[in-house]
Amino acid sequence: MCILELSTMKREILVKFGKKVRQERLKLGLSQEKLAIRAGVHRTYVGMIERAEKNITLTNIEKISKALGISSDKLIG
Amino acid sequence: MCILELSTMKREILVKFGKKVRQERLKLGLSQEKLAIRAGVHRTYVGMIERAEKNITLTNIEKISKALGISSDKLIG
DNA sequence: CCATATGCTAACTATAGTATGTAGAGCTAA
DNA sequence: TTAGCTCTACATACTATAGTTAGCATATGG
Repeated sequence: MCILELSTMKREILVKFGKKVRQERLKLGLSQEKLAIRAGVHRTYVGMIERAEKNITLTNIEKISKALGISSDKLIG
Repeated sequence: MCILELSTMKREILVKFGKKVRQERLKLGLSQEKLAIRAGVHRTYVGMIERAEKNITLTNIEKISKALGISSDKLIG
């Protein structure tokens, strides 16, 4: 409707990605912070990704997937 | 060595991604511009991605993969 | 010559990524 | 109850860079 809505709109692929990350993180029994440290990113950033608030880049997709011990394409496909 | 080198360093995953995009684009006999129009991005941007000069985001990975008629995870894995 | 395709540079705008702090939920124990 | 701890959501704000665009160069093929 407006600019605000557009900027906060959660695109489907980001939501899907975020859910996968959370799912795999919990499967490993990791907190957001523990995962963040493993991946070399900030604590709050993992939360943002899981909530689909950020449009993650390819290099960070790789960081997160490696920290989760799965291949990048499994977090997407 | 220096800042310049660091900023222009082509990270492996981006190189891999770029090669895949070019490979699939040529397979379809598309120019960079034709692919760009299909994907809804700019002509030069496709070139930058293929040359691994930009760290593409997830939503654009989706745009490109859809324009190439393949699933996003196939461009990564 | 002309047209098409790509590489590359240099700007610019939008936003990804980093970081701090606050708040609240849930838990455990004194 | 109260205190302390862990985890997460969320609000900013800032810095780095992704994404957009125009222009010019070169190469190739008609």
